Amino acid sequence: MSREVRVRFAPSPTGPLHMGGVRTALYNYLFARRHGGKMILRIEDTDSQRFVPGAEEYIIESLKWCGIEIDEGVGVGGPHAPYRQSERKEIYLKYAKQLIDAGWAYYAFDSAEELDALRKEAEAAGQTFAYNYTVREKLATSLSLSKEEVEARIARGDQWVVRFKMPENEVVEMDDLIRGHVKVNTSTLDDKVLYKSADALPTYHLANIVDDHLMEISHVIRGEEWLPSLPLHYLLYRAFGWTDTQPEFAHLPLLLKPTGGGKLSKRDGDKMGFPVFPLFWTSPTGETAHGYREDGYFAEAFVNMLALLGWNPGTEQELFTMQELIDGFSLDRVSKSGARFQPDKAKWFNAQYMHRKTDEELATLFQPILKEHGVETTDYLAGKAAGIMKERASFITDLWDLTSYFFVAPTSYDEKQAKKYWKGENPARLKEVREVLASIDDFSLENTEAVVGAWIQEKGYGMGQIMNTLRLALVGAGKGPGMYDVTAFIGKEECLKRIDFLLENLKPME
RNA sequence: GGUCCAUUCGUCUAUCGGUUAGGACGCAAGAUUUUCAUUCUUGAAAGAGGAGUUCGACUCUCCUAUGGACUACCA
Repeated sequence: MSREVRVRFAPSPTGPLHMGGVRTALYNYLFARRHGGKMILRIEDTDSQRFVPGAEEYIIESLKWCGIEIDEGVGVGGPHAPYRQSERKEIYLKYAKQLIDAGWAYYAFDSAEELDALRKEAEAAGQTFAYNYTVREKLATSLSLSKEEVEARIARGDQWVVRFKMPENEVVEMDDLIRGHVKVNTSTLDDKVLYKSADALPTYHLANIVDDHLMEISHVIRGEEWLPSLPLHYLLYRAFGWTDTQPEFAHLPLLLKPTGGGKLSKRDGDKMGFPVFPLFWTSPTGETAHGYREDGYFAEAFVNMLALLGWNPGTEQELFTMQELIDGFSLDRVSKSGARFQPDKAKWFNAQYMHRKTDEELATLFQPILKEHGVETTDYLAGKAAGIMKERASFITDLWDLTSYFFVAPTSYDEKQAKKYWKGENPARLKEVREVLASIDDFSLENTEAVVGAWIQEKGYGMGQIMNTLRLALVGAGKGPGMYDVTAFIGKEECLKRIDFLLENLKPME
């Protein structure tokens, strides 16, 4: 029998959630939903120094925007509450002591300065200082000091930490759902700090294992940066006697800079003009960072793009709804190597979603932008204009430049277009076109096109010359949709007005 | 430096011993077009290198190279 799938996303509230973090959350979510399990959000705020106000709220809002639903955890509660580690601080000391009693850990009284000096000393000698079996009995630890001395130091309030007693020369054999079998010799590892008396808080390693156990986590899906600490985590489960319920592990490949060479960072985004965060962020010190949401990305496109960065279904499908991602997701189709993030591809995904939006959806998204430009119009017209031009847009924010002439008459004219068409016979022809348009009662796209088309043919005029001159009058530039889309949209009266305005205000070229 | 992980077109990737190594982004050319786009068609573009194993390796093993992560009383 396989146990209930329970996965957790456990970010640290030290700043805005990075898109790599969003992907980790997404894969956890997809895995949970795929297997009918639970998705848990745990906040790992055991570093009191690096806590950033607002980060937790940011994380929750980001997940919500992406459509990643939390079944249990911070913000929603659940049977294992609280889910914020700072609110669970009483429980960890007990487990640290349990490890000491079982001989798996010990007290260490070194000060930060002493350790620093030790590291510098080793460095000067061309070596690397490691806190492990070679030194733990020579330093001020409960392994070298007498029981009385240890108790006395603790009683008098000396600062101490609990360190894991990493075995010497033992091979730890581990299994990773993505990477397969991994072996590490414990002699290359060091005695990690598990608990610190200074703030009465555990470090990541202890808190993580204890909470995963208590919360009955079945699968730990996290970033590759955690792979080096997997041996410690295996040993911790063994030390606690929890190996029978130990979760399975899957370490995800990293998200790399577009240029290669390292993890994606905020700096890359600033430099190359793309966001690395899901939402706009303002730090307590006033620093800001771009977000996909505010930069005009659709959450579905963002999620779709992220899902495919490191996972693929083995088919040629590129566009997925969340449900399709859930149905197709599996950890053994996650790739092993890091994936470079490509801003162009993100843009392409967004364009695909843009093209699939209905006029109604576009209207609600476009209206705020229209208002910003002082345009008051109906949802119907906003949606219609956006619908006509959506194929050429990648972002909602592209729409204004693409559709402004539907709402506002041109008052200046594109130089290139004017030079090319506002000369020769064209101004005179435009007057003729004006009369033809003035004579049309049914100004629908189809009728106008039929009447004007027939007239051009009858006169034997050049289609390009006529249409582009008309385009100059109505649009003001050499761009836009089919001419009759514009005439039908703005209507007869406005058409004539714009033609007259051009006739009166722009001297023919030459 | 040490430990671990990785390595198919520029990028994301398919291939789970036998393929003309497929798709997508981007790029180029062409077609369509009243403009700008869209769209469509086509094209260029890849198994890091070296040893093995095998009738046969992109696929398995080893070595080398390269890239990355980790190496805190941070997560």
